[in-house]
Amino acid sequence: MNTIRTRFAPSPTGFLHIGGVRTTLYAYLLAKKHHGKIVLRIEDTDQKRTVAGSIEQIINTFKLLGIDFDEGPTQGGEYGPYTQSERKNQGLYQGYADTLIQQGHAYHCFCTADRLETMRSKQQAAKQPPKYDRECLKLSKAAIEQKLAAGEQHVIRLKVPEGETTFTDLVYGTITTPNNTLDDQVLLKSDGFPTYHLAVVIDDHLMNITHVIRGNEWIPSTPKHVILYNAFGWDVPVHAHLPPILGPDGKKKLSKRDGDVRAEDFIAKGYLPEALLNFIALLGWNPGDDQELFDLDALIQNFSLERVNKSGAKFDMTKLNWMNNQYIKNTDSKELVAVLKQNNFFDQIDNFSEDRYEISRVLDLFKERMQTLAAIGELAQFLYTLPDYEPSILVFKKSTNDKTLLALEQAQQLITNTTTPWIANELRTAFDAHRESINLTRAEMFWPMRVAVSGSEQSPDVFDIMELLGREETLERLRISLEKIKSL
RNA sequence: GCCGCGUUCGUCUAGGGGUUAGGACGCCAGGUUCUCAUCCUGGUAACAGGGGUUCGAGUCCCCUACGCGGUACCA
Repeated sequence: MNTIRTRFAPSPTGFLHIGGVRTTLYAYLLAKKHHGKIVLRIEDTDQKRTVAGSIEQIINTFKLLGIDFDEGPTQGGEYGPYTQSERKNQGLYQGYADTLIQQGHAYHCFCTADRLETMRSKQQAAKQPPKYDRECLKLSKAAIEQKLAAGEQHVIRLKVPEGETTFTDLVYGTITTPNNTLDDQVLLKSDGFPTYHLAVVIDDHLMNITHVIRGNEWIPSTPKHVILYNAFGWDVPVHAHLPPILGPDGKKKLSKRDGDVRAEDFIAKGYLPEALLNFIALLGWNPGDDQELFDLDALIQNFSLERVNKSGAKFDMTKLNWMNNQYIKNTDSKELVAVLKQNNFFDQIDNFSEDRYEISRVLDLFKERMQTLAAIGELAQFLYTLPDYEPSILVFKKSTNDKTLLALEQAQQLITNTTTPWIANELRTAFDAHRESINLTRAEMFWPMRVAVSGSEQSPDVFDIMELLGREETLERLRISLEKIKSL
C-alpha cells in the first residue's frame, strides 16, 4: 500500500489564515490516520507578493496550534528543498518546461503585455471568453531560435490539447471540462520563475504527494494540472477540494475585514488550540454521528475526506465560544494555569500576585464560566482588589436593611469565633445551621455575605470565595461591608 | 459575458426514494440555586422555486432564482 503523503503549500504573503488552518488540519488528519506524512512547502514563486518574515510567522503559528509537519523548510526531509524559490535556483522548473517544449506540450510565447491586453479586451467586447490566441504558436522554429538568441523576453505556455479532461475529486465528485474552455496557461514566467500551475504539479509529483487538499477556488485550474501530469506521463494524485469558510454575511469568504482570521489571534484571545481545531474540523466535516467534541487523536481516528461537505460554512463565533468553554471546563486547572501564564492572561489583573492564592484553585472557581482564557481577568479581579461597590447591592431584593445588617454582623461573629476548618463545605454547613437558628433565609444571609466578599452581585459561591480569600481577608471584607450597610 | 461549483432550522449539520425530517450552538420556558455561570427538562425553527421520473421524492433528472468561485507572466 502506498504511504499517504499530503502537504500544505502556502504562499508567504502574510499571516496564517483560519481557512489555511482547516486545509492543513484535514491534510494532517488524513496523513496521520494512515500513518503517512504531511509536508510544508513554501510557494514563493511570486516575488512581488512575498512578504518578509511570513514564513516564520506561519511556522510559528502551526507550532502554537500543535500541528507538526514531518517535512518542511525548517526540519528538512528527503524531498527538499521545500521552498520553491530554492528549487527554482536549481534550474528545476526550467528543465521540466524545456522537456515539455521538446515533446510538443508547451511553446515559447513572446507576446507583450500590451498585446495580450488588447487581445483580451477585444475578446471581451465580442463576448468571447478571454483566451490566448496562440499567435506565437505560428512562429517557425528558426524564428523562435532567433528571438531566443536575441534575448527577447518570453514565457513558456502550456499547449492545451484537444478533447476534454476529467478528474475525480474526493469531495466534489467527477468533474469533466472541455479543453477548449481552457487557456494556454503560462507555465514559466519571463523572470524564470514557474507559475503556480507548473510548480505545483512538478513539486507534488517529485515530493510523492498522494493527496492534494486545497481550497475549491482551485477546481477550475485542476484540469490544466491534470493535462500537465499527463504530458509528463505522471500519475495524477487524488484531489480533494474544500469548500470555503464564510464570513459573517454567509456569502463571501472569511476575510481580514471580518476581524478574526489570523489563527494566531485566536490563541492570543484565549482559545485553546484543541478547541479551535475541533471547531474548525467541524466546519465542513462531520463524523456521521452525533459526536461533536474531538481531541486531536479522536479527530485523527474519525476523519475521512469522504465526509467533507461541498458547500461553504459560516464561521460561527458563538459556537466556538461554547466549544472553547467545554474544553476549558474539561482541562485540568493546573494545565490551564500554565497556558494562562504562557499567554500572560494574568497580567490583566490589577494587583495580581501569583502566590497570594493557590492559583489553580482560582481557576477551579472560574473555569466553568470562561468562554475564553482572557476572561480570567475580569472574573478573578475581585479576589485581588475588592471593587468599590454600591452599599445598596448588599441587600437581597426580597430582604431588608435590618436583616442584611444582622446577617453581616452574625457572619462576622461566627467567623471570629468558629473553630470550623476553613474549607468551603465545612463553612457552608456551619453557616447554614447558624442562619437557620437566627431565622434568616439562605438568600437573606448568603447574598449579603457573597456581595461582601466579592463586591459584586454576580460571583461564584460565597463559601468557595471565602475559602480562597482566607479568614483574615474575609473578615476585612465583612468589616467594609458593615461600614457600607451602616451608611445606608 | 463565458465556464465551473453550491443551496436542509438564524448557524454548524444528519439524511442518499417511504422519516412525526434527527443532533448541536443560539434563543425561549421551567427545574436546581444566595446571584451569575454550570447542570437537567421541555419548546421554537428548515428541505430556495418550478417542472418532471416514480405508487411514493430533502433524497433521482431538467429548468429558474440566488450565492460563491474561476476567467493573470497572483496564488
